[in-house]
Amino acid sequence: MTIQSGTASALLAWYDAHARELPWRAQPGAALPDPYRVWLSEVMLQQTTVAAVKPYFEKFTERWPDVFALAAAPDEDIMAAWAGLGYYSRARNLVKCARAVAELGSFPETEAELLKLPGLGAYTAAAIASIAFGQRAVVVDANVERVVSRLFAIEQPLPGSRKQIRIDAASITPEQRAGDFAQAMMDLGSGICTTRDPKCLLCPLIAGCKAQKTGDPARLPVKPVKKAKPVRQGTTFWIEHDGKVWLETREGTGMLGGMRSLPDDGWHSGGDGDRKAPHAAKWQDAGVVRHTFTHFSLELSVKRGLAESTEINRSGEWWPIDQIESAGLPTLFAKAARLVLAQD
DNA sequence: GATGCGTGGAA
DNA sequence: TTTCCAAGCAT
Repeated sequence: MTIQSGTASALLAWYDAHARELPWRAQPGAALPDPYRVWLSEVMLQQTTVAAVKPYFEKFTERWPDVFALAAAPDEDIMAAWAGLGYYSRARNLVKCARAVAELGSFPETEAELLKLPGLGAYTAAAIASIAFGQRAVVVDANVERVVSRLFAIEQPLPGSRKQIRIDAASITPEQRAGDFAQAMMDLGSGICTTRDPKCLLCPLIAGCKAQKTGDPARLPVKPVKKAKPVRQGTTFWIEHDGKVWLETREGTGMLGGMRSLPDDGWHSGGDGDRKAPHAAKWQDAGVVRHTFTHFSLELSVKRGLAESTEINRSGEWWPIDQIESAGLPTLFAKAARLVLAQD
């Protein structure tokens, strides 16, 4: 037995005994899982923890049991259901992808065809091809990068080491059970070969791990230093009339694009807002929301005011305040709404 | 290849 | 409290 096939068989044996039970996985020994559920879970799991995904996955699959149901749903319903999960381009692409697949009639089964779908990159295409369709594909996510960096003691920092990581990951990926192998690598990275304080004594791959032999596997992979996040100032406006609040839908594909929100003063990642209200009213301070995004922090002043009529000279809709939870506000604006409503 | 893009939990 | 980050993708 070669070292490479020994790695895969040791990992698969460990997986057979210790695999996490997750809602999108087939039962052990069962047929391959539903591609729709695999796709949906993989998109939700992009840069997102299992714990955060679980309730969203349950909600989506209950409401939209297959790709045709999802493809037929209005954009706004899907965007609202995604609210709070973050990285909203995923939801925008989810809609496009569902409709493309519905048009095709089913999910394509090869990595190359999957890669053409909106929102599917190298990782997700390989994951679906292997997990849902049983094809051999080299699945490389952050867990695999960490495990492989340690197994092979790759000293070059990310992201420059990605080419070598892929070569080494390919060298241990088996022809059979590639999907289980991928999920095993991710379970291993999640529970054993963790970023901090790896549990090497529980690791099924300890015998072949070069970094473990050096005594400090947690040092790998070497990552670049992160930039400091600027702090931006912004203002948002709670405009109330007859038990309803004025909501808008954000344009474009940028920050929070496609999501409902309170009107604001144009703050963005590169600069502060202009503090100008979208509508004439007597404004009252409701407080400040602090929220940290991927690349900047925001101090959002919340102003509240009453509209004298339902006429607002811009695009939007009046939303019943007692149903604000169903509006699908991203967390930033949900925080602002909570701030206002806590005062009543 | 670098940058923009959310969120909530862990340490 | 602050930092770091978790199953990436699009441009």
